[in-house]
Amino acid sequence: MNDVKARPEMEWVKSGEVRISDLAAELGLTKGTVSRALNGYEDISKKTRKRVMEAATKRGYVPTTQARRLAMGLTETIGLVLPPMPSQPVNTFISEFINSVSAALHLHGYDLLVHSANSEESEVEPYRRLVQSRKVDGFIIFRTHEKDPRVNYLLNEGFPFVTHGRTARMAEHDWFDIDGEKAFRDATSHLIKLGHQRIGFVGGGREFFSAQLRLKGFRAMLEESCLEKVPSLEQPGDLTGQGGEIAAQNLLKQTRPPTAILCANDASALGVMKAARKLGFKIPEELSVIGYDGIALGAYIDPPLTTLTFSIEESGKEMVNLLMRRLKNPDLPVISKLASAILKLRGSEGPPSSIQNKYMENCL
Amino acid sequence: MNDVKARPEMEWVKSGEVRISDLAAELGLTKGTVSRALNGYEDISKKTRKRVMEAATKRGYVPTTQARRLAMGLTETIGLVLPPMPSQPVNTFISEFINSVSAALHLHGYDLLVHSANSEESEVEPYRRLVQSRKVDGFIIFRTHEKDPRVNYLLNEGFPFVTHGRTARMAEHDWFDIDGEKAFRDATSHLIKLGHQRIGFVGGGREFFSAQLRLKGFRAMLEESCLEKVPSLEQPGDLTGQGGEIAAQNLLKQTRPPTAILCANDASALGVMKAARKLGFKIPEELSVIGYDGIALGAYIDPPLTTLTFSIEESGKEMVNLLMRRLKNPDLPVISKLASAILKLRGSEGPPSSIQNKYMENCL
DNA sequence: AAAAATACCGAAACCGGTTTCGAAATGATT
DNA sequence: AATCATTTCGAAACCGGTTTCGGTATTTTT
Repeated sequence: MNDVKARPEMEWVKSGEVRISDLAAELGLTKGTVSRALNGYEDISKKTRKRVMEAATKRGYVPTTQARRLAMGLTETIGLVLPPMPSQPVNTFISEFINSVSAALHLHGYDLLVHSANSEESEVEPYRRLVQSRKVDGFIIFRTHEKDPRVNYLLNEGFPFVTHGRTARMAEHDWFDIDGEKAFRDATSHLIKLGHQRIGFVGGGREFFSAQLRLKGFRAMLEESCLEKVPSLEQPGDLTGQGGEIAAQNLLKQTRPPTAILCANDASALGVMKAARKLGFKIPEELSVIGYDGIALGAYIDPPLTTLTFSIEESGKEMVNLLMRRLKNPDLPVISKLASAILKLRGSEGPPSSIQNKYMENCL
Repeated sequence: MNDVKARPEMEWVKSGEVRISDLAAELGLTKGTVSRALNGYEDISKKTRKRVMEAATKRGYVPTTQARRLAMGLTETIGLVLPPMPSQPVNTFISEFINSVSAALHLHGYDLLVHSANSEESEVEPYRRLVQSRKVDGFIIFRTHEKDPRVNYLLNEGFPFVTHGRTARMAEHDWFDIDGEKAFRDATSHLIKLGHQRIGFVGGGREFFSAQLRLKGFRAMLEESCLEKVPSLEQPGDLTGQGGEIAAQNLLKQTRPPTAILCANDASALGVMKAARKLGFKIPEELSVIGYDGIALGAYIDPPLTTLTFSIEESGKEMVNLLMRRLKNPDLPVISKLASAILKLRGSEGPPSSIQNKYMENCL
């Protein structure tokens, strides 16, 4: 932007040439003194500090990160291990998440080390390696399982981390999560108020804790509304488009198919819509569909996908905050933060074509 | 997997406790000797090497990365700076790309440092910081512009990097790219063979070199097929869904609207389809649409989006290979690699409803 | 058996910073 | 003016490795 004006004198200085010892020699000081002057120690006179600072900027001195980190015994780096990618990723969550985490870390002077998981080895192996080689000070973990080996390993090591999502041991570690239970209560409630009585549910893998909570919210709202729980209307899925297709077929080929389907994520919702089209169900007239994730593309399909959405940017920020707090003081009590998703109505849901029973405000 | 069997004796050793000096003391050697033994120097007897190796594995010694890197004067880290995210990201390219790059780097013992760009500062600022603080040994750059300030900066600094995409200075740096020109020649040819005579084009920003090449391929095939070049059928875009919508409106509201639209990426193709639906054009009967990127989501919409696709995994691998070669020997001549995209027919294109003129195999 | 070559390892410098400790110089106190 | 407290900086250890150099101990050569 106005970058050029901001640093007029800088010319094109080849960087990375001047060391702290060069500065020291040039100023007739020791490198210890220069270091303290630069780092704001109190035992440096104003005069010398000024001299040092000016020389540093003039010569374009920037401390070598590796050396500083070695001396200070920290890496100022946070690790993030990507889960094995599905062959057909439909979700932009990861890149947005990385972006926001990286930006938030940067504000604290931390770097983000992104590591990919080799699907042939154990899930914790990348974490083990990063811990042992001391490449990172902490981890950001997402897509947690209820019983998560990564969490077990890190808790055992006493190594700092924050999860996006809860686990069976959530009382022992910091976590951030979206209140998927409430989200699905809301979405279910919305469908019920529209008049739906038979609502299908396409879940995620049982291993993901979040998927279970979403199912829980769905069931809770059914019960609260005195709607019968029909086991055949709850279909497992794998959070992919294909999984959604299969689940939808199972739902829609039933004698009494549901008039609405709630999906554990947008990818499976797209699969559901595809299967519904094939089977001749008009959306939303004959079938309402609601997803979860708020992917941007959902707005461009026909009809636009109604979905539960949340701020990925906020997620990243909050998780970094939790982790920084933990790094500063490892002995602080465990804390957590629960954010909420909001139902973004876009058009893939509506009242059922024939309202079988009238909506009951209060159970009886 | 069979992880447990693979390391039976390891128990739960707290890692990160034993240093090279501990090992040395335990063995009655100096740390220099231990270091050389571990690193395969020839001047260590077989006997002591064995002793050292065994003690190292038994005690679970893993060298501290920071120290090793400082001593060896390298970071073994590659930087990747994320471009400022559009508010509505539709593409999973980035996460897949990060994943493949990270995996490929890992094979070479390198780490991936992911940095986010602050949109308020100059585009090169993150690069400058990473270079000056010596946090990385090289960069992977993607979404190149024709005149790319990042490329200019790094070339000036003599700092190693590889780009995904060509630039005006491509003769001076290693690059990997998809042959977008050929891809769009192919796609255009496909449409022409289907009988289309009026083909619209929705481009990307002029700043992206790749978008220009795609346009070039489109034009070349029109000319080759003796089809008139109609300026009003070439609409600029910004590679977003919204940009696609606007461009499509401009195209379809014309007196003689095109019977097919070629889009510089899938996101704008989705925007085009949305606009087309609004204006009452049936796809593919009244309007063919083809995108570029091969996003998985395209398979789930109605009709499924025909698109040009390529292997992101291959891209990542190839780029890492180029970069590793460069790091090993900075003075090698510049090389590049061009991969091709393939047209994945999914159903959003077909013959025009009324064939205005018969298809001419050879001009005139 | 003496000399030369080789194998093997210790000592120490080095990478580029940070931080502790103590001493000299300065200023304040009585 | 002598004493004590402060300010300010130098010296040196340290972080945890790598690598060069030189010196024994051992082997090979003559």
